[in-house]
Order: sequence, then structure tokens, then C-alpha cells
Amino acid sequence: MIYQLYKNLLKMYGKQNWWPVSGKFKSDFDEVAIGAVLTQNTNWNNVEKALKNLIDTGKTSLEDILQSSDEELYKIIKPAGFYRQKTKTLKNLAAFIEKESVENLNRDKLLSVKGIGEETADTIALYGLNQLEFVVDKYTKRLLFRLGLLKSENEKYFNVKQLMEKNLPPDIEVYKEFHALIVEHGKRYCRKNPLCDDCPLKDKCYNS
DNA sequence: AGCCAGGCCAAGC
DNA sequence: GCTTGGCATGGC
Repeated sequence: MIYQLYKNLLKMYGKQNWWPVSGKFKSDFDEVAIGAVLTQNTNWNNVEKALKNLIDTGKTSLEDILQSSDEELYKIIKPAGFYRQKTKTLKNLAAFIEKESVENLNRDKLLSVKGIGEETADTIALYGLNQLEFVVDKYTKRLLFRLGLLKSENEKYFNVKQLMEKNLPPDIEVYKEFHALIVEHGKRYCRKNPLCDDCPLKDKCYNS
């Protein structure tokens, strides 16, 4: 029961209120978009260092990033890892938005930007544009698989996204919180090597 | 001291 | 279509 899982996680961890975090960027959209790219396959702790560097150097928008040299950005976002790729992706996105404008942006258009895949596109659409797109990540697949709700942990992105969206009310806040709660639970217990003994979901879980 | 983190893309079957 | 390797830093 997908929706029940959401309610359980909400009860366990409370509201997450993920984004926007700092409010120190030129717009909420810019903060979400930049954070979403920087966090690709990276610990949020490292992303925070890079975000702080951006704020400290006054680069608080995609436009500012587009104006900066690659070498400068390398230094600034270095703690987030994959800094050459991410510099390129951020500039790709900034350039795309410069001509497309944020108003009629959506998941599909974001996917046309090189460096932005399904999860990042959905993350920006949901948290940055307030569009009803469920975000699927590694933790989501892992948790659903261990709970017995997925056949495989390698299920295709779209299938997992559909499963979630079919079983949830069309509520942006639910989408936002649920994804954040899954990540929180994934960090605490449902890791690659899970901590099942102390896991609050162990009685509902197949894996333990 | 490894292993892992809120992925994505290109290349090779 | 699916699998594999490259990209990189910092925390535990």
C-alpha cells in the first residue's frame, strides 16, 4: 500500500520541507535547479559546501553561472564532486532557460538538456516548478523492492514513477514530502547495507 | 582504508 | 534493448 507507506513515513519522521532551503538564491527555481544538478550521485553534505561557495562568491543564479568561467566554477563547486560535468550541465541548463524562459518549462523540456536525466528533471519540475511529477531515485527503488512492491531493484524509472503516481492523490505536497521522506528513511535505515534491526518498518518488510 | 552518496552519458554488445 | 566504465569529493 503506497499511500499508507507515505503516511507511515510521515508519522515516523515528520515533514521534511526540502526546498527551497536557503532562500539566498536569486529565485527559488534557481536554488532548486542548481541544487538538483549538484546532488547527482552525491551526498547532500558535499552539495552544501558547494552551495555555500556559490553564495559566498555571489553566484546565486543560473545567469551568474553562465557568466562565470569554467575554471572559476570548478573551484567553487569542487566539493560536490564530478565538478567538470556539473559545470557543463549547469551552463547547458542556464543557456536553455535563457532562450526558453522558465514559464513554459516542464519535465520533457528539461530532459532535452544534456546532463539532465529523469530524476533531475522530475526534481526540478516538482520542487522548482511545482508540477505534479513524482521523483524516483535509488532509494525509492531499493525501498519498494525490499518491501515487496517491486519485482526488481532495477525496474525501469518510468514504471516506478507510474506505480507511485497511480497510487497517490494528485497533491504536490504529498509528492514533495514523500520523496524527501524516502530519502530520509534510506539514509537512516534502508541503506545499501540495511540496518534492519532498528528499522521502524521491519514488521512490514520482506527483507528482514 | 574502502565503501558509498538524493545520476548521467557514451560506448559496446 | 541492456551492461559497463568514467566522472570526483568528503564522511564514516
